[in-house]
Amino acid sequence: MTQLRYDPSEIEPRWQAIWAEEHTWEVANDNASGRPRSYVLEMLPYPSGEPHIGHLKVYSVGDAIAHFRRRRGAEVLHPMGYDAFGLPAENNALATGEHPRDSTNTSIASFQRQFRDWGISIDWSRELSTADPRYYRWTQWIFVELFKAGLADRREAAVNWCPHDQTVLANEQVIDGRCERCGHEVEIRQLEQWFFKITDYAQRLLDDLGALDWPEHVKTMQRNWIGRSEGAEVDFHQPELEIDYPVFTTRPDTLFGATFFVMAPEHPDVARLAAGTPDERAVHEYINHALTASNAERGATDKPKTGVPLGRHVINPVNGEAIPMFVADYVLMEYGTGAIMAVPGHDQRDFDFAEAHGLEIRRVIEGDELPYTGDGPLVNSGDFDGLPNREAKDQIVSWLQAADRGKGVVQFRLRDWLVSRQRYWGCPIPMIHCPSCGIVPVPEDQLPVLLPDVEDYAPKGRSPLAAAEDWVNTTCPACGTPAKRETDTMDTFVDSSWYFLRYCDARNDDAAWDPQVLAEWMPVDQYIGGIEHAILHLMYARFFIKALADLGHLSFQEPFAALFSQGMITRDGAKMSKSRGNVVSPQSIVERYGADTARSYILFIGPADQDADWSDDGVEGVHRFLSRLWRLAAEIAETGDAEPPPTDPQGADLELLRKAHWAIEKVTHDLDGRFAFNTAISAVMELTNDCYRLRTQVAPGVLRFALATGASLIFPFAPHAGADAYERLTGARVWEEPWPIADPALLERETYELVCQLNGKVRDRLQVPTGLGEDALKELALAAPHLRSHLDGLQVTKVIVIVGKLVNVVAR
RNA sequence: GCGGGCGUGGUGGAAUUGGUAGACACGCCGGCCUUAGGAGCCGGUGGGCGAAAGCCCUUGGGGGUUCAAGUCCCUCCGCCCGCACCA
Repeated sequence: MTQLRYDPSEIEPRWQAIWAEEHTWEVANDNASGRPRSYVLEMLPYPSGEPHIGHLKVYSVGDAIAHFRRRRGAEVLHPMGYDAFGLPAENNALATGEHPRDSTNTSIASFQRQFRDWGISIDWSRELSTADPRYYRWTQWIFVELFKAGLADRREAAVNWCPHDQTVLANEQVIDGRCERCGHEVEIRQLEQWFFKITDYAQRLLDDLGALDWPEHVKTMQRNWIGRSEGAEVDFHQPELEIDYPVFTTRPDTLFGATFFVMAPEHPDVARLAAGTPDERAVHEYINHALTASNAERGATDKPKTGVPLGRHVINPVNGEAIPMFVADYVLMEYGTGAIMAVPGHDQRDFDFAEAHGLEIRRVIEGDELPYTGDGPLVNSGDFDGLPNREAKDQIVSWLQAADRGKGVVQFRLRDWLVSRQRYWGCPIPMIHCPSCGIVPVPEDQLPVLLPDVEDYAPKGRSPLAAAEDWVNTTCPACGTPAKRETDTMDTFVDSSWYFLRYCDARNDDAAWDPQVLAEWMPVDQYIGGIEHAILHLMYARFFIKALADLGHLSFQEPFAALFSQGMITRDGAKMSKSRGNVVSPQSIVERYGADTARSYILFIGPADQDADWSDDGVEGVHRFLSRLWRLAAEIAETGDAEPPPTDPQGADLELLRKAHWAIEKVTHDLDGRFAFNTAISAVMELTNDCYRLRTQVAPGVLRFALATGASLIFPFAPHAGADAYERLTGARVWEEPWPIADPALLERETYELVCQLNGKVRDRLQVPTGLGEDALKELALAAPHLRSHLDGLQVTKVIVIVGKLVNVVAR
């Protein structure tokens, strides 16, 4: 026997060189091939240091899908780029003085090298980096487009401020009151900042989720984040100040149960209201305390409900009652109107506050013990008494509307997207502040506004760009007088909200894209990424597409038709991290076993959408399998025996041919929309095992066919080994071969095992010919020896026959 | 608290439409080959009783529907994720 050793370190670079030299994975926009198009995309990587195991997983999944679709006849766009702006590179610059551009380029080079080492089938001709002026020129163009459309504006608002990173953050980037990036507690500051009006799209972002082929939990997370609630705005009149204070409520049916009124400590009128009342001093003290309390402290829901009286009253519009006003920190300024009507009888929070402060608790809906939040008929509600509360909602809103004291409204939890950052390494906001003209966009022909070099990256609460005086000082494009550039940079989520468009037309220097070209590829047919972007990136990108479509730049409404969300790879049950010391680097696995093993193992470990724990022993198993497949294929190829399989196979020949066709069917089904990579790989393992088991009993042509089929089927997961084994066996390039199709005749068996049950328990198994009908099967089962021995003394009452599966005899 | 997911051998997992539970792989045990094996090939491996044939038990616990339940329903327990004073 020849001494053939599976050596990925020899095989893999050889095939990678061919793919690179021949530009195998590049696709053109002219659609000369006439094939159906498919856009397969993994989320844009942030290049920091080396790729980690999560990158290996996402590209192993994406590449398997891309290869499968190509061989099923599609022209597949599968590009790559880098989300190259961002804080880590800048923080590194602070520590080392190395320019973020240089450290980022080092990281990009490492990512490029490893993606090639992994053999990912990428169209490198469309590669992009968001920090490249040729790219961010168009990011700036989009910003200006949104500005012109009134969808980008600069305004003062209470915003999240990270004292560590010295910058503001979007709501989505604050997790449990802490900065998503550095984990420091976030403060609330009143600042003038740039916003994108994503709230204008709240309803559409919600409505259009329905048609997306996305995991249900991701859609649910977006729905929760958008947070639509229907209710009413009701005006409560304050007689001394003669001001109407609107409140938002989802329960207008409980309006008669409002026994007090609460304002958020941040409400701008609180100080005015308290002025001159005996409570003024207490109110000031309370506000000071509430506003200086940390987020975490204030956000705790289990703490007692604090608050103080404002010394004033408002009038309940439905019954004219004067109810006392309070300031309390359980009311949030950022939701609704910053003030609420409190209905302690039917709201747990208002109930807690009323109990703590000895306030009246009134029942207005019949039902269980108070606080009662269920449904029921109204009581103590004037003319509305007796009405079921759900009906009363509409009627009370109508009454308010007629009386001009309120109206039905819809509230969203979604806030506008805060996009300015007081940091260096980001896309400059292309705006100019002119003393006479105000805010003026940089004209399109002057884009890009290049990011200047600076000496000092240290954040000082204002952008480091402000120090670049030559850059900051400019002239107003409108009036020509001296003016200053905007010094904030954009949130890096802006960069990644449109990169998938640029891939389609990546080398276009005249426009961000040609809408015609985009229409050919977009939307992305299969998007793949981690659950951590369920809200942030996926919501922002959806907003961008809708806004750009409204501006006439796009002809579609959603960026990602289908989404696959891959699970995390853990080790010893915990997320891999340097501090835990449980990191498995993809590079070390690739060096030791080869890329094919690394990729196949990560898909074999379990369902790709679930978290999975890394096991060093498991890698060995997959490596053993690839080695077995390749080795037998290489051995058989060396025999030079190339006779075709027999036309009328029998015995072992038939058995192995059947197994091969079974594997084709299984892998195809598992890949076709099911993403069941683990079971697909196990099917090829079974085929390989049978090749070994039957190799001395089958005709050479049959073994050759079975092995070539295995090589062909494993190719999407282990492209180098698959291509190598296939070429040795057939002389052909596997990626140029169509995906195999199972022969239906070989999927059917002549006999099968009929399970014979008595009262649901398996008592016998019979080999029966395929095609027997119910009556024949019933007879065979009743005659089955082991079943019969259990039938003594029993009366058969019923026989259930499932043709092709089993017979269940029911007897008492 | 609300919403979602999950719970199967010693381990990762399979079971696609209610129809043979445990595919495939790891680990372990045995055999072959070998000067040698951390290589390779072949076989065994859910638990209990049994010499064997075989029988009984088994998908987190309990209950139900059904000829038949890992799968459907109810209930309890445990773990994970998201949201969380959103009026």
